[in-house]
Amino acid sequence: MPYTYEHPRPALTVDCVVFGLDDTDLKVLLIQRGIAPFKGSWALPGGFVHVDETLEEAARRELEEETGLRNVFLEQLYTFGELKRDPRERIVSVAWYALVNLRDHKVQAATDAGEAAWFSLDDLPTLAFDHAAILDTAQQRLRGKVRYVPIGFELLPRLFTLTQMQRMYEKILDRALDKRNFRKKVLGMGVLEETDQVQQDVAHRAARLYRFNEAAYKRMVKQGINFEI
Amino acid sequence: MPYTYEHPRPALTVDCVVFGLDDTDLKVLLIQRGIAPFKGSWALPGGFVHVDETLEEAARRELEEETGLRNVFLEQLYTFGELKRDPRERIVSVAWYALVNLRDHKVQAATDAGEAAWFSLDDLPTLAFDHAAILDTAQQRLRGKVRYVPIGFELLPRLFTLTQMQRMYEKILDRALDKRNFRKKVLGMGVLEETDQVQQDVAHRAARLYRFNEAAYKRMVKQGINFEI
DNA sequence: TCAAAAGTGTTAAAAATACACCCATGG
DNA sequence: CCATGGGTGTATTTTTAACACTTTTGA
Repeated sequence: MPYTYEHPRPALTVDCVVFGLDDTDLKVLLIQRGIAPFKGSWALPGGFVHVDETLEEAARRELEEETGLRNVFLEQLYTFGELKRDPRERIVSVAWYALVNLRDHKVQAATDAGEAAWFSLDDLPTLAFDHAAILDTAQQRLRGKVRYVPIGFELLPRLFTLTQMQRMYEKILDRALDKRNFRKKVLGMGVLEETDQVQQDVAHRAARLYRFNEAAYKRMVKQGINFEI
Repeated sequence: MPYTYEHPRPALTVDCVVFGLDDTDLKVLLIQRGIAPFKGSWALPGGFVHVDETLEEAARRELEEETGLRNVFLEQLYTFGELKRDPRERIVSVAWYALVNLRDHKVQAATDAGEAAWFSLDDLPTLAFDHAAILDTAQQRLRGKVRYVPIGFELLPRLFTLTQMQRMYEKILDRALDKRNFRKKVLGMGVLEETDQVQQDVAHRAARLYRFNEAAYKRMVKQGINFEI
């Protein structure tokens, strides 16, 4: 079933940088390649774009096929088009990044990819293709974006403590934040909704749980207010 | 000379949003399409990516072929991949935006495109394909970016007055800025170099000319300082 | 001498930062 | 009763915002 065109065409793929947060670290989801090139190496989940699906559909499909993840926050990152980024042939890849929280989303070992696993960002294996550059771009994007859009809530569970939230910002921005100032600021923004629930099963005073109030945030944005940490 | 692949492939194009600044307005460069579809309509300059050139090379080549522009500031914007964005077939387009100043860069009528012309952003014709959406994305990006990177100097002549610079920011951000505060702020950043030249041929007191000191800016960035208006 | 834009300082309000102790809870 | 993290307030500094008049120049 060959397809013929008048001019040669680059192949088009999508690749996904999936960030996840657990109690200790910011992590990225990688799959171990089952086929050449780079067989056995770790790589970003991704694959070829079908001609009848949008780029986002392709990214979501590959993500589900290779890692079992679905319904995640997903945003386009950048398109990588260097000539030799794939040794087989000319491939242009539209990269995406996703944010998930590690508790809600269990990753199931992939079917056509060898294995999927989370890696801490400061303990990464060597990556296939130009995936190290893609990951680096995604990290910079996340760092930039988290400062003025409340994007990070995607990484937290639905109910979270202020300390969890602070730790998330510290991981992403890679610097320490002052506890009192952080609380003053985020509570002052009016997008956090206090619940009457508290942490369970902790060996110290249980912290209050909050949830992100998206409606309040949308109202704020409409009024031109901006969210900054 | 047909090219055959196992699976059907989307075609890949680049499109460029070229912003220019003159004394009165922020403008965008459009070309009038000489062929169907949308023959006679105005569109962004762009075209197919060759298999042996990078995406940026493709964008620069198309820009020169269709508008005569070269050596401009160019950055990737976003990749548009909706299914029906082109009525002919599935085409994915990597969009770029460029910044030029209208005095230095004379636009010559294109060869294979009908005609190239500058349009004020608030007086645009109907655009072909999804180019209105692309332009809109570019405008938002410019607005966001100009606030924390000294990107706007690409729009100004090499030597410029503070009033010209202020007007540029006002056009991009679409709001008035206070003259005294603006000057205090931009001079305080230490990236403007005062020259001993002044405006020529003006019917009032001539303003001092400044130039952007890129070396000083790079030094600042290395030290982690950020540029904000 | 007039029109047009250049140039310049101060004050008040708001936001960011630095900083340390008591509290509640489970083990 | 103690270890652990939860929770809170104030003073200082820095940044932002508001605001109006004098100067220079060419026509």
